[in-house]
Amino acid sequence: MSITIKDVAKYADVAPSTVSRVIANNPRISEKTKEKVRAAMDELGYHPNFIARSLANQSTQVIGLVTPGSSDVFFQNPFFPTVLRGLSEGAHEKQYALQLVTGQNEEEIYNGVVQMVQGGRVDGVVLLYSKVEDRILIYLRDRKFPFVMIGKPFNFVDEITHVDNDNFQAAKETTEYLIEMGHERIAFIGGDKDLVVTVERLLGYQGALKQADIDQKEEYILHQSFLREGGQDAVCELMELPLEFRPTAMIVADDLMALGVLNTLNELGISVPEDISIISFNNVLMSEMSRPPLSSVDINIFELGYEASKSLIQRIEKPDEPFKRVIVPHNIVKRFSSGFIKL
Amino acid sequence: MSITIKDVAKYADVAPSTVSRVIANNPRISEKTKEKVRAAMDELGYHPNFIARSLANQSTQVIGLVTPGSSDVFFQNPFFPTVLRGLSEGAHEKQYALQLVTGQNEEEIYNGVVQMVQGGRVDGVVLLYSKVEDRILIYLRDRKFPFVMIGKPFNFVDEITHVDNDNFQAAKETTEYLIEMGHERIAFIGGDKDLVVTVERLLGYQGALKQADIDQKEEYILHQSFLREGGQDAVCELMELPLEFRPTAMIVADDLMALGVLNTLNELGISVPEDISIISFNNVLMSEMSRPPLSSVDINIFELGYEASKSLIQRIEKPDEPFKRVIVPHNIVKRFSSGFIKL
DNA sequence: TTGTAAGCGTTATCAC
DNA sequence: GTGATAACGCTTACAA
Repeated sequence: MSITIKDVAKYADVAPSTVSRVIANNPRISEKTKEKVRAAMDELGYHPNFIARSLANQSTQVIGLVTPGSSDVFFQNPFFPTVLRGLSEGAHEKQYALQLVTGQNEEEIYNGVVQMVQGGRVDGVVLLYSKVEDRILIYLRDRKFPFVMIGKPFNFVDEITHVDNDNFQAAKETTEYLIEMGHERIAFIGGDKDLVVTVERLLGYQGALKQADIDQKEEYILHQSFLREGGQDAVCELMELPLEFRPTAMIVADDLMALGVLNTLNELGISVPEDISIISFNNVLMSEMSRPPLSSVDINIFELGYEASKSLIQRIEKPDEPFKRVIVPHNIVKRFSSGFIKL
Repeated sequence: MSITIKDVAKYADVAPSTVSRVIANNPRISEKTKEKVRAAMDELGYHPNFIARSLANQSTQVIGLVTPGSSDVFFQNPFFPTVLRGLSEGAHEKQYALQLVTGQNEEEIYNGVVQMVQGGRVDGVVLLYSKVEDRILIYLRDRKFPFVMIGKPFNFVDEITHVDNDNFQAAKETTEYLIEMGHERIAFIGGDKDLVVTVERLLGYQGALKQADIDQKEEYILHQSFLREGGQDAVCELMELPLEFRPTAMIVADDLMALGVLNTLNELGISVPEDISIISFNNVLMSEMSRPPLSSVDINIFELGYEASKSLIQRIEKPDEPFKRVIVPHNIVKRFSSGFIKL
């Protein structure tokens, strides 16, 4: 149906292989024939067929994107579109396309990955999350299929190229900041316990407390899934504590959750930051727009995606280079939801 | 490298074509050989190579997704992840994969689409937007390449399969609702003027006013890009009007924008809904979480995506069926940002 | 019911 | 420098 390399060859009066070489800009072809062939391609409106090329090359120039099993929740979070933009930009620069694994649950997604990989649909895969035990990761690793991960691998840190923030340090600094503001009763509302990022941040939080000789309280550590309802439940739990044990500050895993927290506190007649300080993670667009504007740790989500694409493409094109770890800087953006403890 | 159909054939002691037929579940193959071949496939861990299959079939089982040129803005909006979920679910049901067109601006995206289409990477395309003049649409139409659009086509409505809300009606009902609440000075803050959805909603708004014999005021109609800053600018402009001309109600194109509006009004010391009623479109997660919770027109974004996938796949698989139009229902969710006009 | 062989549109290895 | 020709892994007439 479409114009093929053969049509161009005939039209330019050369062999198909010559046309192929012109496309690849092979230096052994004379400028003259190059011109001639290019003219023919323009004339006929030729576009190379990626599928045929992929088959011959054993390479597709496509990157597969894997979201966590609970993709509905994940998609809702502003993290997703931003990281996607980063991935897209990184891929585009190197002429790679992005393909999404579809599926409602873990099982479907796992099968989707296997199909993609074994089916030769993609040259590499980006895992947009890091979980504690992950079949997909194990599968990819066992097959030695090129992949990178956004987040810190739970195992084999040195054998998996990954792009991450220093979440331990970020949480530690955040906690220290609150301690400097005079807070000692600091709650930690983390995300899912089997997400590595949660674990890392919890450790950072605990590290800061220990260093400041502040006792840790079990009741201050809560885990909720990354959604606003989570935030609400957590607040209620904390606010049921006797007044003298209630936290004066809270570190929240995610801005969206923090929004829920803010709302719930508002309903309970507790003011932020007067009665309680809030600081969350991600610094998405909305964090500026809440009332009060949220203090939030900016983790450079776009950069995370961008670096992930670049690193994956490097792994695909130079598989023998060593695994690497890219740390994207974070910084605490202080707005109005956090401040000195009231006396 | 990988296990191919030939390996399976040898192992099962049949011809490659037989294996192929077993995969396709061709009824002319005896149950016995089917069993034998399947056993061999399991034994060897065979997975069909999609690329080769695509080349032979001239079909990829991949759907291309096209975002508007200003994809950074588009991605930020919660509309995107939700419609993506819908698309993903619809595609998954029919075993199609999703591929994203990458590119920062209109030009790059256009080129991306051409590459995708001519390169045979996708069997069809979903346009996630509808613009007034759109090169990409014209290109696809001219080539008679299967595509569907989310939104109402500006031209050729009967010759383009599309999935849309009845935006005219939705805006009309919304305006009528405000009129019933006693409002007459109703502002309309729309999105980009070259988006068809904006045009449609504006018409609905105007239709309702006319029907109620309310004079239209130029100053009440504003166009802003779909972002929160837009909302803020718009409010300032409206609030500079002399008190007796200030609108008592506003229809806002998008929840995110409405959030900006809400914030700005708050800063100006204007209360919602006491001083001014606000109602917006999309009903995304956050609309419940604002203070006050936003009244919002739910346009069933997920459904929009889901139906788009399904319709596209139908077009791909049955290209001779007539073009169709799918209207996804909307409904007005009344929360606390809108109410009776104060006396 | 199953096997043979051509073809899908490229690239790459030879020759010349 | 350029042209045949054989892959790449699968599907699908056409034969048997």
